[in-house]
Amino acid sequence: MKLLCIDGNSIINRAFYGIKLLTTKDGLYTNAVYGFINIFNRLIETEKPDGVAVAFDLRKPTFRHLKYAEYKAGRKGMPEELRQQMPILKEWLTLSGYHCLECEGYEADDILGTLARLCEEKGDTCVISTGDRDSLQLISDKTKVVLVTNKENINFTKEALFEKYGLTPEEMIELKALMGDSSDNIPGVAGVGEKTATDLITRYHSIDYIFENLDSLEIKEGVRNKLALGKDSAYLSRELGTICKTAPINEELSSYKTAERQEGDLARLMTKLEFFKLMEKMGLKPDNRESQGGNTETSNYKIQKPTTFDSVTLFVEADRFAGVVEDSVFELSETEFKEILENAQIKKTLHGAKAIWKEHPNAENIVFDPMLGAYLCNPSASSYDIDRIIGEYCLSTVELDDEFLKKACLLKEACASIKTELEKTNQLKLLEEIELPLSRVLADMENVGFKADKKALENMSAELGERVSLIEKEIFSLVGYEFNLNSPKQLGIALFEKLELPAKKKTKSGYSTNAEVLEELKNIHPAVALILEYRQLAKLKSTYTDGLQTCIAEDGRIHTTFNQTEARTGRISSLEPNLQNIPVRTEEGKRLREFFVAEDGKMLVDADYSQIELRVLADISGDETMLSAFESGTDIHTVTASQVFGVPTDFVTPIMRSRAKAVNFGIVYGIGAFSLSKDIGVTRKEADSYIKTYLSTYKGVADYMETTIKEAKLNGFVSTIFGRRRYLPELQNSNKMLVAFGERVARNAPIQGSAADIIKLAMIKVWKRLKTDFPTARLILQVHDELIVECDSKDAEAVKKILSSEMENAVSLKVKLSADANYGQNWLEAKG
DNA sequence: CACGTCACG
DNA sequence: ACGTACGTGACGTGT
Repeated sequence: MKLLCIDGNSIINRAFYGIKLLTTKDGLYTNAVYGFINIFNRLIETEKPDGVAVAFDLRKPTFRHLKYAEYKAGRKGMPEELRQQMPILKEWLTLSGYHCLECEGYEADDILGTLARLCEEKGDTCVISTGDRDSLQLISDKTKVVLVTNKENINFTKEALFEKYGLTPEEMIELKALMGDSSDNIPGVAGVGEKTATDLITRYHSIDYIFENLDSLEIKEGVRNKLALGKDSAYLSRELGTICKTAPINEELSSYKTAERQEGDLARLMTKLEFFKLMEKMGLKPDNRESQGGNTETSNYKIQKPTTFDSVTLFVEADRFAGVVEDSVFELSETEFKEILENAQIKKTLHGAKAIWKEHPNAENIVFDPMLGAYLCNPSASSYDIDRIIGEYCLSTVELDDEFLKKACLLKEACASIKTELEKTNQLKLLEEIELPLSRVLADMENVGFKADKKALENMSAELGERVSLIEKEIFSLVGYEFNLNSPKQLGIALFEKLELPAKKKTKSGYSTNAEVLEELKNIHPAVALILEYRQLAKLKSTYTDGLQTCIAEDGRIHTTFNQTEARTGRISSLEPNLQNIPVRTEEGKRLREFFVAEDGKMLVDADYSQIELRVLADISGDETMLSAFESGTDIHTVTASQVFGVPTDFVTPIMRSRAKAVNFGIVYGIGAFSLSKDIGVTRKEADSYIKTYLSTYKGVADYMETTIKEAKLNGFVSTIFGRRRYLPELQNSNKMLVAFGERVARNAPIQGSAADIIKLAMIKVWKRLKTDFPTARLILQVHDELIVECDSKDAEAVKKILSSEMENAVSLKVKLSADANYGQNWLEAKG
């Protein structure tokens, strides 16, 4: 048989330090276990062992080191974040059918050594896997060592070892006796390092030989003296460095054969750890029953169609349709499915109602969507697909042979528990009055789409292509050679090695070449400005003029998809293509907006909220100064400038206003003096004084920030004016950086999230109003604080009024909301 | 698939 | 000494 022996401590250590700290929603640390499982699965896949033994250290000083415990004193204890993960890892291994070994008085190494010896004696194959080079001494004809990192496995057989170091496994011990090992506090011989030690052992093979013949060896006097002085230390080091092969463990190797994994418990453990991607790879489905309170009773369903019902959970998968009513489940034809959808008397629950609405615009009375419900329960989850939701929220089991019908029943049960959770967190209203009606609106918007001028895009693509290749040639001639300009790596080499420009910043993988860095180098070398221009044009071409063309459908329109369950703040996002990041900040980019047009005889009406986030801040903080600033109708940045710089509003210069604007933004994002100073180009000290003045002017804001963080730490979440929550496990972390991040999020999420709630409400109102007053007018796009409607040209003026008034009156805050509206033939014009 | 970069609010 | 403002999505490179 083939036995895989793993040094559990060594590998989990590597995983822990190699992967950033991860926590679950409840603040449970998981990074080391996660990394370990990845490494472990990779090993199992390549080695395909019959049995696995994972060895762990016990914390007491070990036998090998007992009498030299002082050498171990320098070794640091395990950090708390890692210690907590050890029992979890052991549980995972056991449930997976593998064997964990620990042995009082012995280290993991010794257990590996013992297993390797046993394999040799019984003629079995042994693979040792660890992150430490220490174990290389255990290599033999029957035993290989796989050195593991977070990225790769390196195989060491006897031959590979000799090739790399020119030494046999036994000689590795002799080597260590001379050179020592600082990480293990093995002293070696003072003054003898890797080079000398390798040379000596290559020539003489053992320290016994060296010390027996010390006087006659051909070595430098200095080395001979050091050796003479370090003789005792060398023998001690050899003893310390020799892995023991007689740990008292079960010697029956067949007992380490892999057992069957315990699917249920393993799935529950991994669900608790939120390892959803890993579970999928391992063929496991999420399951949260135990951690929801141990209720694992079985629910019984009859396969039968009730004659009448006023409420049903519908489930669709691969052309099969099912309904669940109370304790009955039944299959439907597509026609029946449609009939039920369109029957206004029957309340429907559906996962992913938006997609259903897109296909069935006449569907009525959809009252619940577990996808949206689960999103509100925890907007930070990484997916809300049916399996995840069932795994996370379904408390009981269902016994039905038909997997499809069974899933429909499980979904229904999950819905009940999601609804309970929403009631408990006061978010049911948010679902019923905002998210669910909104998904109806979004379905329409996706169906309608935004008309795009394909010809114009083609022309601009061609134009950009020519300009880009001209600039490219110019850059190459300035730099002196050709390379791939789109590669930050190659560009970094060109700028900072070939041209020897001063490198300001570094990224993980090399020099930073972003716009901010290049901007500073613009005046040093003429190529830099050209690179900036190249970047701008190449971006426009690849992402926009080329990218958008491929998204234009048969009807000449671009149909984006709105993701309603992605953003943790409650915003919606837009994808394939993303219509929420169409250029506007540069003249060159703005040209694109002319290509988003109204149909012939129609008009685009565009309205955007003015300073909605700051108005929300004024409302939730209740800050009198800020409220009256908005009340006065004066431009808020000018007012802020006047307060911060202590001058009357009439004396505020454009520079003062723009700095004040940056401060306003910064406050919303959870500002720091460093970033503000970088942003507006003043000293840190100055930036710091702006912030201080700001917070003493807007005392209510300062108070709000403080209480919000306090509450967030106490409750574990923050919420918007409509009660939308965001959980912040970061705040419980021991990593200061992460806590600081959590605090910034705590300050920002209620503001960004409340603004998102408000525009969602406005969308629903606008959609309903247009439906009755101007049925040919269609809402087609939302860009966070902006809405776009396409309507008959003759209705533009009226629609403009509806749009701005519905937006301004969507909610009533302590401060008035203001929305500016305009219309035009294309998006650029319509923005006014 | 991760990273760097850059487009938007 | 380190890193440094919130939230997204798309593209190209390179492992």
